[in-house]
Amino acid sequence: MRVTCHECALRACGLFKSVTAEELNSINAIKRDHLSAPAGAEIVRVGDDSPELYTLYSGWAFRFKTLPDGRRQILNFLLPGDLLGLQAAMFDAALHGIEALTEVQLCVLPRRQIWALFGQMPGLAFDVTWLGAREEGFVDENLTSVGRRSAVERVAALIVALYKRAEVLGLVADATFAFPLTQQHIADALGLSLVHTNKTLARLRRMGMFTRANGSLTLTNPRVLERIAQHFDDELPRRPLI
Amino acid sequence: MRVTCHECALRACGLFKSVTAEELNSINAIKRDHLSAPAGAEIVRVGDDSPELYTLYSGWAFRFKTLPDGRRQILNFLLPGDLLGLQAAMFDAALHGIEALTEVQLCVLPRRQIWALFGQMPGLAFDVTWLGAREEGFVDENLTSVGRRSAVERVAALIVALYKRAEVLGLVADATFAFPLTQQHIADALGLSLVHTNKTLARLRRMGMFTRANGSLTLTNPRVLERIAQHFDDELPRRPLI
DNA sequence: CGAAACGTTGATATCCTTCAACATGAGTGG
DNA sequence: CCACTCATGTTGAAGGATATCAACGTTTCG
Repeated sequence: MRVTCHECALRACGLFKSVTAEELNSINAIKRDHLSAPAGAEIVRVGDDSPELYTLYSGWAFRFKTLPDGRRQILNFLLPGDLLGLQAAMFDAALHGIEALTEVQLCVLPRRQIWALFGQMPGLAFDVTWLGAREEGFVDENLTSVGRRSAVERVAALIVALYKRAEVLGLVADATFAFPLTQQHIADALGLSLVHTNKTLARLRRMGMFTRANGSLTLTNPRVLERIAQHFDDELPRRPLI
Repeated sequence: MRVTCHECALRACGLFKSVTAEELNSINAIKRDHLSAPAGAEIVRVGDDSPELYTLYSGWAFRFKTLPDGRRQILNFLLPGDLLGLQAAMFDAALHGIEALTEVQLCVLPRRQIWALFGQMPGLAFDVTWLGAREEGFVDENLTSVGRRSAVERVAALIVALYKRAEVLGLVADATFAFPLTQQHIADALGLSLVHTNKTLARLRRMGMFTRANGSLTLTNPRVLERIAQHFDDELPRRPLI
């Protein structure tokens, strides 16, 4: 039972720009496989030297780096519609790992053919570049959290950001969405220790910001949570003029 | 005195893939301007809604975000050959600022025409995507520093990284290169306070890792500095080295 | 010369880490 | 059904890395 690009659920969300039928056929022609991996699977291993390009069709994953002594930094989280392995495909070697958070389904796009398609389908080239820029934006956002926000602000910002991304994908109902991260994942994404992450989460929970039940998270006070997160989307930021 | 793309100093460094004469003409045709800005100039302002795409021809710059209360995070540093404003051009609005660190010279590429060129020159599309992925790699690296490395490790990692980038561009002579960052820039890039950044720099200087003189930085012990950058080894002196 | 930007240093405060212990739930085999 | 283990989550206490505060030094430049 092969899923073709024509019936791709992701297109239905309006994630991609509209494409012509011809373009869709081209993509579908090179799509090599539609495979799935269990939670915890290593999708891209650091140092991988013949990486393919993937589209995350369903499930969650994350990109990460590991220091020689084992300290791990999660760079960002990947949700349906995201491109996996763009850097790896560009550099012929992966500089970071990618691991599945949940069971995932992936579309495999042989990268050599992708570059070839750039010539025939400028729109595709644009989309790939766009997705890359968008991902960099997420990393920027997370770097700002880790570098300049307090622990509470970081946790709040992460939850709000993931909530918003899930919302766009139609994964939110009743302010509730599936939240597959363990506290260790949150700690590694935010540059915090596990213990402090736990205490910070407990604090926000006691403040009535959210609740968790069987793998789902519910925002019980989105407005305040967003304010705690210190989001800059609201107003144009300025430096103090002393 | 208009500099054309044919005589571009950057091409000489082998930064770009080789292009055909025809492709070069196309690029040169749309290159709109070659302008310069003084140190401290805001090249891209947050919220800018008609941003152009730039190539940094000479000088240094940096991308940054600012929180509502003025805390600033520097996302990465930009050296000659880097693309400026890719995110902004993609999203029709800048989510971060870009400021000149030194006097800079910029090539202005009207973004609408760039997308149009994607169709005629798939190689250009590839280069743009490649530069985007490379920049994301830098942000990844910095996020790992800020999230999981100690202050000494972070400073060492930053200096080593900038040194290596300068080296590729031929800006290093005798282990020395122009280093236009103030301690405030370093602090904002590494998520540290100004005071602690100062003390950490002093410590590395006392350890004989580098020296500074009139705007230049010299690595006096690259091997050890690099080892510190990866992971601050416990066998190395940790105590204050008065 | 004076002002402003940048750098330096010590003292004190605090946020976060580390250590340690225990709780809870899922899976597994006896 | 129980005992066991392993992953995950929770909580208190103590220590440390970094922040903040305050003062002064140094350079640059009009």
